[in-house]
Amino acid sequence: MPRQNLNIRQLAEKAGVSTSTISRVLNNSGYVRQEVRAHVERIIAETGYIPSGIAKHLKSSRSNMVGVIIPRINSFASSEITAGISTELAESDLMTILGNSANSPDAEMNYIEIFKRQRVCGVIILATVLTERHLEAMNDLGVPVVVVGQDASASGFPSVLQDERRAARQITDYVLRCGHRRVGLIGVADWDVQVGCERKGGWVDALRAAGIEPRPEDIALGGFDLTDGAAGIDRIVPFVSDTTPTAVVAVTDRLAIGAMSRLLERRTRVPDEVSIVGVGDIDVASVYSPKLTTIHFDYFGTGKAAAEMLIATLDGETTDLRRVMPFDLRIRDSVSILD
Amino acid sequence: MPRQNLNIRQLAEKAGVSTSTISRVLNNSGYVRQEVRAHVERIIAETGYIPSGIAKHLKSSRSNMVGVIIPRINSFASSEITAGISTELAESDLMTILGNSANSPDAEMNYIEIFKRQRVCGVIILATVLTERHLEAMNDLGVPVVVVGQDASASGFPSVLQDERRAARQITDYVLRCGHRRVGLIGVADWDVQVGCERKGGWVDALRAAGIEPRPEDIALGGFDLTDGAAGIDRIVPFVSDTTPTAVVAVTDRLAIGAMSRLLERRTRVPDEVSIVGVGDIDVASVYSPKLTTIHFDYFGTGKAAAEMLIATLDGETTDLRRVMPFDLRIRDSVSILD
DNA sequence: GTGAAAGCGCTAACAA
DNA sequence: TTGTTAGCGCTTTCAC
Repeated sequence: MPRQNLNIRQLAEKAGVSTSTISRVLNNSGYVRQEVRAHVERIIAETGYIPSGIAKHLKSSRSNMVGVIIPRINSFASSEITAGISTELAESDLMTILGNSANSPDAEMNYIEIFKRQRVCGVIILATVLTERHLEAMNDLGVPVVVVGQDASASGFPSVLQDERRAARQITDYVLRCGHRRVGLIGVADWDVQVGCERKGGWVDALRAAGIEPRPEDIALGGFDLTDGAAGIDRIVPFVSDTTPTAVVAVTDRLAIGAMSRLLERRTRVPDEVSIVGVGDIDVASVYSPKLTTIHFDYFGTGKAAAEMLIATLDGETTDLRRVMPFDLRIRDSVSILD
Repeated sequence: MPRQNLNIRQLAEKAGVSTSTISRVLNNSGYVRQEVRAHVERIIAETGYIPSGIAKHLKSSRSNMVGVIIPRINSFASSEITAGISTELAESDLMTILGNSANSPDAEMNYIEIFKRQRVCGVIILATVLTERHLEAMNDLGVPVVVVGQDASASGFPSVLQDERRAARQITDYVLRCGHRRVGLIGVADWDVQVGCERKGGWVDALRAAGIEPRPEDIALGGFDLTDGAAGIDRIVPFVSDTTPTAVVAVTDRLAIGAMSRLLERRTRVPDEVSIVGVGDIDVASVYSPKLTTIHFDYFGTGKAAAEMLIATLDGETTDLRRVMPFDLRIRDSVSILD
């Protein structure tokens, strides 16, 4: 029966006690005689009374809502991170409020304001870019903020990051160890600090460490789509010859798959004629044919870590200002051994 | 500067007006002299005042929060649906509160209570199963509920559904039109009404309409993982011969890809030796090799539709009790033409 | 047009 | 141990 939800006063009346006693029973605070507690609990069960969290938080002025800003929830990494965040928050009875920013800085700013209005107790932001305006707004928020995917520790915000540069370096090292000397790069624009700069940087590091100077003509920069991967490979390896790269590092798995898909259309064999690697280990990487050699990131764990850091801050504990997530190399079938 | 957020009373004092006037300016309600409005607005801008939504809703007792229960946000369909929901809700200034149920009915029940406590103004639930307990709790909620993926219209809940049975029937029809007479099924357990029963039902419908009686030995039921797809194909088509199916319908793309991946390992050619189709059109379906012939569902649109129905109900408008989303057949390269 | 005052449902001193 | 009371920050009659 869909009963009218009553309030604490009506309940108190029904139970023949004061509202404070109800409140004490509800929150297990203060002293309540055992019998009274039992009686109140029975009335609560009978009436199906559910207290208003909103009124409670108005009073205590600290809510249990955490705002989470996500650029694009319908992507593998984002959705895993979100799952990690909300799972961890739920453990501490915190609610996840979703802010889908669709990669628009304006929408992000807007959500920061909305979250402030809702008096969230904290915010987790997955940003591809963090401008001065963002940082300022995050400061003005007046509640703890944790950043995922960008390093904002210099501005005082706890950040959890992938070790992008070392990851890219490591997979490039692997390609080099397989005997490839001419290794191309399918990357993304530089304004994306992590994927754009850092992963590209790791590729450069690896090449230089092997005494190879990266060549501009072996680099293709674009967006994040499958088609960008296809366009990239067409640019770097328009045909297979002695003068084109024998291997290509794509900075994301999606780009790598776009590239492999294009090569298949061109009837170029992977890895026999061209080797391809990615970064990220999205779920299809391991079932694509050939199975993609890539870097595995723990996105779910990343989300969990961010939530942990936020909770710690909320509890007044101190946390690291930077947490760098581990990664590992998943060697599969998309790289040929040349030596 | 991270100013202390002041309240409406302090603001009223600063502006030299009453709190009611502030409220009127804030909500564009009632009469306020033009100059006074301008003045108040300036003060608001100067102080960076942001009103507390929580206090507002305590008073008006209608919040702007919508609870969304998702079984597993880190899956392609769920995350697309969630994106659609939150995008549409945001248009109407409604917040999305995420409830990650991890497929556990208990967690779902729990979220219903949490949402009630938070006094959400509505709930959208993506359920794989809807028990009596669910329906009862949804009734007790006292706010509009929209169901996605299951038909709860009989219980009075607006539902938005995929046309699962017709979708499965249509793709099976296509396989039959290509000349296949022996068509297997990789399915999932029956407790999943939509994917388990309906999709399987569509497969049966198509076969019977073609005068073919479905054979139990051509059916493999299991879970939703890639490995279940692999196990399924091993069971139905352990080897290629005249006595095994020439084509297999997998009830999800993920299962289809698991099956194709396994066939590749077995060096069985798709579609030359065995044809495979899926349902869902997840993002990799179109880049897998061979490109997967499947049914395309508009998951983002499904989420949007659910949100629209909820908003309409909230606004006191009437909506359909059932909304069946359209789908279309995406013919690609994973079915061989036999005739 | 504007302000005073009475709550929305709860918590937390303070008294008893 | 329990009840009384005064708010939390806002909206909304109802006077003026």
